[in-house]
Amino acid sequence: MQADSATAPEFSPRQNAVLSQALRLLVDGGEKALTTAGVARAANCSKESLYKWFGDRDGLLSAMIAFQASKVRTFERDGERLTVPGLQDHLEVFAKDLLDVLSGDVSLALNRLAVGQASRDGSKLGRLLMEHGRRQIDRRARALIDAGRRAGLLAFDDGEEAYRTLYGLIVSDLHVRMLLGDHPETDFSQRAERAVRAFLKLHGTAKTLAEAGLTAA
Amino acid sequence: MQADSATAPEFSPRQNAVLSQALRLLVDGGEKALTTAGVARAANCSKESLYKWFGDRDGLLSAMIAFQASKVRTFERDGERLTVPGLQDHLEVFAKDLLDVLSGDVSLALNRLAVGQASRDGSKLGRLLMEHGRRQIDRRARALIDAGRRAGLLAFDDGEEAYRTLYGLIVSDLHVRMLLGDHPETDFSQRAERAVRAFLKLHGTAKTLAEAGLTAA
DNA sequence: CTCGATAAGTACCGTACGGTACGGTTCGTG
DNA sequence: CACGAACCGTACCGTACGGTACTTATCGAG
Repeated sequence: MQADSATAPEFSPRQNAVLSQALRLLVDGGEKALTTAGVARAANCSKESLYKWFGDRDGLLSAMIAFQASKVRTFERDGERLTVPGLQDHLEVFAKDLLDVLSGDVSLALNRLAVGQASRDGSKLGRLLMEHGRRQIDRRARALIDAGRRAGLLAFDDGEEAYRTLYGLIVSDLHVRMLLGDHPETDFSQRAERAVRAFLKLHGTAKTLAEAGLTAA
Repeated sequence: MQADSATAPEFSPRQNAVLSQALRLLVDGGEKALTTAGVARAANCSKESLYKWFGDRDGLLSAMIAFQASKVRTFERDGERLTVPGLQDHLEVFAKDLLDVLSGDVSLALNRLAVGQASRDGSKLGRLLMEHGRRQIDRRARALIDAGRRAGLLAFDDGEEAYRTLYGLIVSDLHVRMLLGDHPETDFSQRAERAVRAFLKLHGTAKTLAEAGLTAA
C-alpha cells in the first residue's frame, strides 16, 4: 500500500510561506477571516498568484491541510525489547502526544474548517484531514500495541478495535468539546496516565497486570 | 422533569414551524444553504418577521438549537432494584441511544454549525449546544452509574470521570469522524455491547464481573 | 364598517467575497 | 543589454447575503 500515488504536494518555499501565513490567518480569525484577499495581503503576494498556484479557494484549503500534515511528522519507535514499564511509558507518551496534537491551535482550526465544509463539498476536506493528519499517529500507536501483543504484554483479537478503545479512553469527548470552543482541563499527563492504566487493565496480560500493579486496583 | 433555570424559550407554534423548516434547510444543505431569504421562502414567512422574532441571524441559530433540544427529551429511568443483567442492559440501551443521537442528521448539522462558528462568536453556539443538547443525556447516564455504585455493582471514585470513560468507550472518535463527513459502521448495537463490556470490566465489582462472565475474558 | 395590529411579499441597500484582468517590477538567462 | 517569465499590487466584475423599508392583505375588537 504505497501511500503517495496521486499526491506529490511538495510546494515551493515561497508557497510554503504563503500557506503558513494562511494557516495563521485561519487560526487567528477562523474561516471567515480566511479570504483570498486576506491571504494575499498577509503573505505579500497577489491573488493572481494564489489562483495560479492553488487553482481556487478549495485548492488553497487542501494545500493548507497537506502543508500542515507535512510538518507533523511523528517518529516511529521500534526495535528495543518491550518491557511492561516500557510499554506503559510509550503508551503514555503517545497519549500525551495525541492530546497535544488534537488540542493544537492549527489542528483545531483545520478541523473546524473541514467540519464546516463537510456538508458542502462531499467531505473532501474531511477525508483529506483524516487521511493526512491521522494516518501517521495512528500507525505509530498501532505499531506500538502490536509490538505489545507480540511481546506477550497485551491481549486482543482485533488490533484496530483495541486501538479505537485506547483512543476513546484517551480522548473521550475532549476533541469535540474543544472543536465547539470549550477549553477544558489542561492536565494532559494525568489524563494520559489514567487512560493508559485503563487500557492495560482491559488488554494487558496477566504478566502486565501484575507488573503494573493493576491486579487489585 | 422541568428543564428549569433561565431559559424559557417556548416559541409560538408558527415560530416552531419556521424553526423546523430552518433545521430542514440546514440538514439538507449545510450552513451555506441557511440564508435568511431561504428560511423565509421555505417557511412562507417574511424576512421582516424573522428579524422581529429572532433578532438577527445568530438569534435564529440559537433558537434552532433551543428548539431542537426541546424536542429531544430523554426519559429518566429509576426506582427498580438494579441487577447485573439489568445494569448491563440499561447501559447498552444508553450507549445505543447516545450513538443514535450523535449520528442523527439534525444533531450532526447543528454540531457542524456550532463548530463552524466556534472561532467567531466566542463559542456561544457551542456552549448552547453542550448545555442544551448534552445535559439531559449526561444526567441520565450519571444517574444510572451512580445507581450502579449504590447497588454495589460498580466501583469508582469520581463519577464524572467514570462517565467520561464510558463515553469514550462508546463513542471513541466516531463523533468527530461523522462531523467530518465520514459514514463509518452502522452496527451501533455491537459497538454498544462491546463498550459496556469494557466499562464493566473496568468499573464492575467482583460480583458484577462474575455474573457478567467477564472474569476470564 | 372601521381601526389597528400582525405579517406576507417584494424591492432595495451596503457590503464583502471569489475570481479575473491589467499595468508595472523584479530577476534569471542568453 | 535585451528578452521573457514570474509575480506584485490594484482595480474591477458579478453575485450573494444580511438587514431594512415599504406596500398590501388578513383578521379580530369595538
